[in-house]
Parts: sequence; C-alpha cells; structure tokens
Amino acid sequence: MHSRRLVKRSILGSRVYAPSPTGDGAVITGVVQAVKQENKDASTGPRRNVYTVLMQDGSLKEYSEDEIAVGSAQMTAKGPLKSSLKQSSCNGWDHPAEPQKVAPDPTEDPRGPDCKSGDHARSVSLLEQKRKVVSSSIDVPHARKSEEEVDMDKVTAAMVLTSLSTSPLVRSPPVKVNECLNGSWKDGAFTPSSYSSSGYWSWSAPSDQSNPSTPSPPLSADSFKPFRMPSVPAAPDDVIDEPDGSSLLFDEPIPRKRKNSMKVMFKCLWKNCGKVLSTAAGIQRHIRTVHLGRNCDSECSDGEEDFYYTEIKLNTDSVADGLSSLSPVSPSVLSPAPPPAPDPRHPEGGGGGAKTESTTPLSRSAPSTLYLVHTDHAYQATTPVTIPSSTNFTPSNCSSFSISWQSPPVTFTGTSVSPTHSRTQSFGEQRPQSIAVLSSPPRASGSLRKSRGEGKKCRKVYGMENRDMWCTACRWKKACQRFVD
DNA sequence: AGTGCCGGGTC
DNA sequence: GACCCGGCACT
Repeated sequence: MHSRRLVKRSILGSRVYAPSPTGDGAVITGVVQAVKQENKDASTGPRRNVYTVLMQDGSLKEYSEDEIAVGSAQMTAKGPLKSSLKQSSCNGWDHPAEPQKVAPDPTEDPRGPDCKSGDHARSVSLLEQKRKVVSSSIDVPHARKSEEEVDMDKVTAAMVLTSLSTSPLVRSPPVKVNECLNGSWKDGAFTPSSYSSSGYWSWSAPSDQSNPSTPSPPLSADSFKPFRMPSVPAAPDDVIDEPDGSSLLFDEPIPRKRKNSMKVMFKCLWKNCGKVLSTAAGIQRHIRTVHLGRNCDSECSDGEEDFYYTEIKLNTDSVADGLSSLSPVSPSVLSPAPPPAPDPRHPEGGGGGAKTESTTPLSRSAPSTLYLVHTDHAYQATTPVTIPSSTNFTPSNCSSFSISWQSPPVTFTGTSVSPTHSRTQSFGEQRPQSIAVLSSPPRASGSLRKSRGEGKKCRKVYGMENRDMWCTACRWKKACQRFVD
C-alpha cells in the first residue's frame, strides 16, 4: 500500500544491472530512463514492463524487467527487477503502517494501493516527463563508479528530504517553503555516509508529508520550478504527494558536500518497537498510525506521538570539521525546530508510557547542533539561548570546540597581547594561560605589576599568627620590604 | 586555594 | 603618612 510512490521512485532513474549488449555475458549498469508496459491490456497474463535503460556508454537499451536487476548498495536484494520492484514497492519501505495519511493529499486514495496498475503506468509516464525535464536541465550522472556511490546519492537525497520533511514549514505555502529550504539547505547537516550504514531509512516520511519540492541545495527556487511545474498542474495534491523528491532522489546531482556529522534519528519508544526513523514526521506518523491507531493525518494529531519517540543523535563524523561545519548546520536543524503546530499540548503526556522526561517534544525540535554553536560562543555570549532541557548533547561535541579553540593563541605570535585583546579573546580559563604562553611581558603593557617575588615573605616566614612580626609593607599588603628579592 | 601586592580608600 | 582592604595576578 502507498507503495505506489515507491515504485515510481524505484524505477526511473534507478541504476540497474543489465546484460551487456555485446552478449559476452558481462553485466553493465545503466539508469532507467523510461518504462513501458507490454501486454498492457492483458487482464489475464502478467504485464511486463520494458525498461529503457541508459547504458554507461550513453546508449539506450530496452530490457524487460526480467533481464535487469536493480542496483543498490544493498545488493543483497539484487535480483530481477521485477521482483525487486515488487518488493520495494509493495512492502519495501520501512513504514509498515501508515495509510493514506502519509501526506495530506487526497489524491492518494483514489489511486488506490495497488502497486501495478494503469495508474501506475500513467504516473510513471509522468515521472518520465519530469525526468526529461530534469535531465535536460541537470547533468544526470549516467555512470558512476560504484554502487556505493550511487547509494550515497540516494542517501544524501534522502537526508535532504528528511531534514526538510521535519520542517514545520510543510504546512506553509510552497513558495515560502522553498525559500526556507533553500536557505537551510546550504547549511545542510547530513552526512550520508554514516547514515547509510545505520540502515534504517524512512523513505516514505520525506515523501509524504514534507513538501515534495524539497529542493536540492544547489537549486535556486527558480531552477527548481521545472521539477514541479511540469507535472500535473491540475493536481496539486500530486505535487504534494508526488514524491518529486523521488525523482530528485536519483536525478539530481546531489551535492556531496557534507556539512555536518551530526545525525538525528528518531526512535520509537513504544515498548518492543524501537523503530528508528530518520525524520520526526516519520516517527510521528509511525507512532500515530501504528501505536496510537489513528488514521488521520498529522493535521488531526494532538501531538501525543511526541511522547513516544525520542531523538537519537549520531555523531558520525570527526569533529575535525570544526566550527565552520558545525555552525552552519544549526540553522538548518533549527528550521524544523519551531514546530508551529505540535507544541502546546498535553503536558502530562498521553499514555504515560513515555518515560523520557517528555523531552521528546523538545528534542524533536531541539537542534542538538544548536547546542554546539552555543557552546561555542558561550564564552562570550551571555545571550540566553533557549536551549530546551534536552538531552542529547553529546560530550564529543564539546571536544570539538575545545579543539578549535586551542589554536587561537597561535595567532598571538608576534603581537603583544594587549589586555583588551586578551579580553575579547577571553577563553575563560584559557585566557591567562595563553598569555603566559606568549611569555611576552605579561603585564608590561598595562600596569607595571612586577612579577611576584620568589623569596620568602613575612607572611610566609612568620605566618598569620605572627603578623606583628611582619614588616609594615607586608602588613599593609604591600611589597615586602624585609625579604626583598 | 593560597599568596603577593597594586591601587585606592579612610582616618 | 599610617593603615586597611578589594581585587587582580600568579603559583
């Protein structure tokens, strides 16, 4: 069910393996460009799909679904396209239960759950059209080095979609969404690499509720238009439902640049569940539909789901990226944060099942990375940052900052450290040390405070009890005159 | 935390 | 000027 979209997603633009046209038995890879159906009317016999595959050498070949196999990183599933597709389309997505509510799109229902139908063919053709548009405007990677890489892109795209799907902006006008998304994208915070390994993807999540448009980062709002416009203008729902993202998933040259190593996954806390999804929306839907048994879409949610999932943060990358990579991240992560809708509700928590100090609602919005930034600037920023009492602030992140901040002293070399300078640079504890390291006349610039005397002083010699025996200077807390250095 | 002592206040 | 002390710098 609802897998139809998945099908579409799986076919066009997908990398497949096909027998080499040379007939030498070799297997080559190609990208599905189009799908046709044979035996379409045969109500009896099985329909056969014929896939037009763009081969590595740029040629187009047609293969029946029996001849080619879907290529993916999880090639364990490598096999006839037919079966692969069936699998992925009908039950492949890890969203077990989530009826039509996936997306607030009415059109979803009419098309029905059947995975292979005339409608399917139609939508495929639509996709094909889209794809053409895409291909014309974007350099579709025809040949890639490895399946891993291909998968990478998928994952990357998924992450993008995921991040976007978590955005509350979903409910706002598309245009706005785009803008925001574009903005946040730059700060994209996903590291596909690590994610792919973690495995559990909620593909449906991004596709359904999030704005399908989920532009790829490099695309401006304008350049993005072609993707959604050409497709059925009459069916706005389709725009929403239609996982444009799906086509984008494969067609767009998704930038590999990873900005952040922090991944946020969402884990279902329902006992014996433990489902982990990559998007808050996904996990919410999962909880809503699977555990809470609600069939309505997110609109009618009272937000109870929030109590049944928690945020898991994965620090997938080294901290080496430093602030440059971290700070930009926060915005994007932030964007989804202020969930306009699902906030003010049931303080006591619905079923009482959720143990986690109800940090979940926050954590959902809580851009953990935000903390990083804050931590970063904490030294100078008294600015109160509304940091939800959350949770997932991993220490490792802190370390990254300490690292990045240890270098600054180096910059001092050559220049005398004026007090003010050190002030502005003030690293709290580190300040004095950095100055000391410079060994330059520490207090030279400012007061002429002479270095502390090495010898014994009255205080030390006589002790506090014999203060009477101190020299007057010592008594007056002045420079000792008796044991002058 | 302990110590040295500067800078400033009070009488 | 004698005395005291807050507070910074340093150990």
